[in-house]
Amino acid sequence: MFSKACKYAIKALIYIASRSNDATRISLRDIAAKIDSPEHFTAKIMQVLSKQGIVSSIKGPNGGFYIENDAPPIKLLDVVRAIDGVQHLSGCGLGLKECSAHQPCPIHNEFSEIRGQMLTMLRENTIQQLAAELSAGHAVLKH
Amino acid sequence: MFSKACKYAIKALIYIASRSNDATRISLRDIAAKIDSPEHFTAKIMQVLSKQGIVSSIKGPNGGFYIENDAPPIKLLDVVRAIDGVQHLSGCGLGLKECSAHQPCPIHNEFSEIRGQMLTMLRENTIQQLAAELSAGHAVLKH
DNA sequence: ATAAATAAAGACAAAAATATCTTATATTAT
DNA sequence: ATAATATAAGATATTTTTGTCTTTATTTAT
Repeated sequence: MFSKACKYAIKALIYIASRSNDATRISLRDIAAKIDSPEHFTAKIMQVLSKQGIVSSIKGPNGGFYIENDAPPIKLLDVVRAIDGVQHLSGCGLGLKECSAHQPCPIHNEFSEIRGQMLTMLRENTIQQLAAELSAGHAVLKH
Repeated sequence: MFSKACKYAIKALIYIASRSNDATRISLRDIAAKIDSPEHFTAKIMQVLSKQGIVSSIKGPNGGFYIENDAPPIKLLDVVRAIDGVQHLSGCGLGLKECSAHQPCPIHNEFSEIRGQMLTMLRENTIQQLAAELSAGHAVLKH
């Protein structure tokens, strides 16, 4: 469904959000350990998220990543778009360059419906909400 | 969503089914041209489908691929499973090895719902039905 | 029988995704 | 100031996916 990079991104953000209530900074090492991801690969992903303004970071001792308490809700859609790109969520299910209601691929309608539901889900769920689930012990990020 | 290989597989099968009413054999060259795919890569995919008994083939002059008229309906799910594998449709949305209602990832429920809908769609739609859509001019396989 | 046509199979190449390692830069603490 | 710590950035390696090319095996038509 999503690339590994995107899965790491979502998990990293949920973990950061679950820990940055008091503006603590979360180190890469900690993130990678908690979400069970390759540290340097995760670093690359965090850089993208940081450049896009989805997460904040500070270098140096006691540095790390964090999400402001008053930051606007981060939709899963924002993350997927930042890492996997828009075409991942808009392209034709069978890979046609021009697939539309007017000139549809054979599964156009069926696929559009499911994708619509996926988009709705990605819009309705935010990193902060999911982080709360994690904090409440209702979910886990590894194993 | 699906790999390119899987998209090629679905398109190839739909095209074959749309043409093999009178047990004509469809050549690889023809398939690749009609679905706009790399011929030899498509060949590899067809070999998998052939070994799995999803499509039939004959070598030699006038040889090619075909689907028996009395063949059972081929569900899209059969094709996706054959090419992308089951884990593509059963794995955790965030990549956890063990993700269940008991120990769920943060998007377990939301993701399960959408995947369920996807599975239903893949079970309800068959290559033969989609081929009929193609034959009726209600759908296209390229551009 | 022979040649031609076609899928099957295998070897290889290119591209993309994932992963690792090293160096640079910024920040903090001493 | 200096050393330590952390992200940023860049280079490289590995793996997976996709794509190409060549050879083999099978079937048909002549």
